[in-house]
Amino acid sequence: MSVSQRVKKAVETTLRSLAEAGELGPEGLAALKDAQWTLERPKRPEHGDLATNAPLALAKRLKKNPRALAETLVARLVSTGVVRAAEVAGPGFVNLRLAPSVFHAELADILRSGASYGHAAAASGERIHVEFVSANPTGPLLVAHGRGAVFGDVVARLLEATGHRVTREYYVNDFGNQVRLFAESVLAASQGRNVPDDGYKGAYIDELATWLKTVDPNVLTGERDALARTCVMWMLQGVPGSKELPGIKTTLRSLGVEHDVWFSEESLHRWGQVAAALRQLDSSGFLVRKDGALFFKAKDEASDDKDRVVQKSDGLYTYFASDIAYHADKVSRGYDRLINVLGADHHGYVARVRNALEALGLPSERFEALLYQLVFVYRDGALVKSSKRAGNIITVEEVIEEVDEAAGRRGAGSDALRYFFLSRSANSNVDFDLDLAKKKSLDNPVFYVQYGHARLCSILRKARSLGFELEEELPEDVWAKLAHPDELAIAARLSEFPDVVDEAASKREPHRVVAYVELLAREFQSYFTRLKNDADPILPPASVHIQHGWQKHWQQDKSRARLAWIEAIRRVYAAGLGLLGISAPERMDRPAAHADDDGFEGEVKP
RNA sequence: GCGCCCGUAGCUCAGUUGGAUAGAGCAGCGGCCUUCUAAGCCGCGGGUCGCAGGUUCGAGUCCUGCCGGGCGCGCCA
Repeated sequence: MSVSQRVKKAVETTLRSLAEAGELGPEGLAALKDAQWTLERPKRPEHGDLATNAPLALAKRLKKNPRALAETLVARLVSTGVVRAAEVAGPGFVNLRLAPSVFHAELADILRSGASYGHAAAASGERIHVEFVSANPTGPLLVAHGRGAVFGDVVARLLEATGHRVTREYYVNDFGNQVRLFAESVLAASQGRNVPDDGYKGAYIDELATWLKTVDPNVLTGERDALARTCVMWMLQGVPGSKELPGIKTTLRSLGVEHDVWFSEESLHRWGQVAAALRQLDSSGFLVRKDGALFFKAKDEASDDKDRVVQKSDGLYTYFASDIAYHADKVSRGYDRLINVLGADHHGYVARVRNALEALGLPSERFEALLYQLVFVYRDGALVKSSKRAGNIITVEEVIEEVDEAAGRRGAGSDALRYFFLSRSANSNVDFDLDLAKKKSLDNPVFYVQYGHARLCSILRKARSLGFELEEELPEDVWAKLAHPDELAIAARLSEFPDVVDEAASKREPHRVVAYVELLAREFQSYFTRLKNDADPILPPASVHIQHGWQKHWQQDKSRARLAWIEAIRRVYAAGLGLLGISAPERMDRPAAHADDDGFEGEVKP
C-alpha cells in the first residue's frame, strides 16, 4: 500500500471512529458515507506532506463549522502513529506532517521491490487489447505516427504496470484501393513510367522498385495482388541496407515499440469475416442499399448523423466494412477492453465503430478510443505539408538517425523523440520543429533527466570503490541520520510514485510520468549542488579517505543512510524512465563538442 | 452550419477527479567549479490564465454564450 493510501486509511478510520462515538452529530455516519473528500499533496511545503479537505466536505452536510470539525479531527489523528503533526489551516484544511519512520519504511520497501516499485497488482486485472500505430503499409512511418506509437506503447506499459494483461496489436491495411495504388506506383517506377497521378511518389518507391527488380523480378510481371502483398511485406520488414526503406517494424523497434500481433485486414476478407459481419447486420436491418451501394444505417443524430458506406456501387468494400469485422473479431478473442489509439483526424470513426458493434449485439462499451492531437512539422520556420502520396515526408527514421548522430549514441534519437512526445498531453497539438530538434538535440530536456540518473550511478560507483556496500535493510537509528530537509522531501516524493503511475494509467496520460521524473530530477540536482556548497559530502573526500583508518573518523551511518536513499531514488527514477521506454544510462560523459567555434580549447598552439 | 480538441510568461508546454501565493524548459540578465559528473546549481525580470456572465466557502480547472486556432463531417483512408 502506498503512503498516501495508508494515510487516507488512517484519516478514514479516525473519521469513522469519531462518527461512531457520535462526535459528528446525528448525521455523522451518513454524511461520512457520501462525502467526497480528498487527500492531496500541498503545493507549498509549509503546508505539510499531505492535506485533506475532509472537514470542508463534511461541514455543509453536518451544518457544522469546518474549522471546528477540523480541530476535532486533528486531535485524534496524531495518535495514529502515521502522522507526526496535524494542524488546521485556511477555511478548514487539515495539514498533515508524517512521521519520518513512514518514509524510512517506504525507502526500504523501494529497495526491496526494485524495478516493480510503483507497480500494483490490480485486483481487477483485465485482459486489454491495445491497437496502435496501424499506419498504412504504403510508406515509412512519419513523425506524426511516432507520436501514436510512443503514446500507445506507454499506455500499454502503464496498464501492465497496474496489473492488466495487455496485447499490443498493429492492424495492417493490406487490402483495398490504397495498397493497389501502392503496388501500381511501384510497378510504374520499375518500368521507368511516371506513377499514376493519385499514386505514391518518393525515393522509397523508386528504391523498392529497384530492389524488387533484383530480388524478385517475376513478381513485377505477375498478379497484381501478389505484387501488392510483396510490396507490403518489404514495407514492413524493410530492405537490407536501405536508408529509404528501413521497414516499419525496424523503425518501431528502434523506437522501443514492439507489437505482439500483426493483424492482416486482407485475412478478414479471405476468411469471409467481412461478408459474415455484413450479412448479420443486414439480417437485423442495419443495412440499406442506395444507388447501388450498401450503407450502414446511422443510429441517431447524437452519435453519428450519416449513413456510412460499407460497399461501394462498384462492389468494393470500404475500410469501414473491414473495420466492423475487425472489431467483432477482437471481441470474439475475449478481451475485457479494446483500446484504440487514433490520431485526432480519425475522430469521426469512433462513433461508427461503436454503433456497428452495438448493431452486431456486441458489448460496445468495451471499446475505448484514445485520440491524440496532430503533429505539425516545421522546417525552416515553415509548416511542412506532410503527405505520403506527394512524397514530401519526414520520417521517424530520419529524425532518430539525426539525433543519434548528434549525440553520438544509438538510442539517443528514440529517447529524445519519446520524451518530446510523451511530455505533452495527448489533447494538445504538437509543433515539431525539425531544425530545432536536430540543432538543439543536446538541449533536449531528456538529457537532463538522464544526466540525473547517471549522476546517481556515479555516486554509487564511487561509494563501492571506497568499500561501501549497498544495504537494503537499515536499522531505524541509521535511517534517522537522513535528516536533511531535502532528503526527507525527496523521500516523500519517491513515495508519491505509485500514485502517479496509478493515475497516469487510469487516465491514460503518460505525460504525468514525464512531469514526475523531471520534478524528481530537479529536486535531486538542486539538493546535490546544495550539499556541495555546504561542504557536506555524502562520501569522504580524498583528503579523508587517503588516510589509513579514515572509517573511524567518518560518519559512517550518515553515509550508509544516504547511499541507501540514493539507490532508492535511482530505482524510482529508472522505473519511471522504464515506463516511458526511455533509457537510464549509468554514465554520461560530457560531450566533447563543448569547444568554442573559434577552435581554441585551452592553450594556444605555438 | 454541426461534432471533438486547444487557447496559461517573448516561444514550447505543465498545472494533481474545484483548493491555499499559477509553474517548468527555452530565450534574456547576474552569480557559482582545488573536493562525490557544471549535460549542473542559485538569483532577477517576465501573467487581465482568450473575452463576458454563471455555479460556491473557493474557479486556470465546472456550466452557458462569444472570439481565435486545429481536426473531422466523401461511394477517401
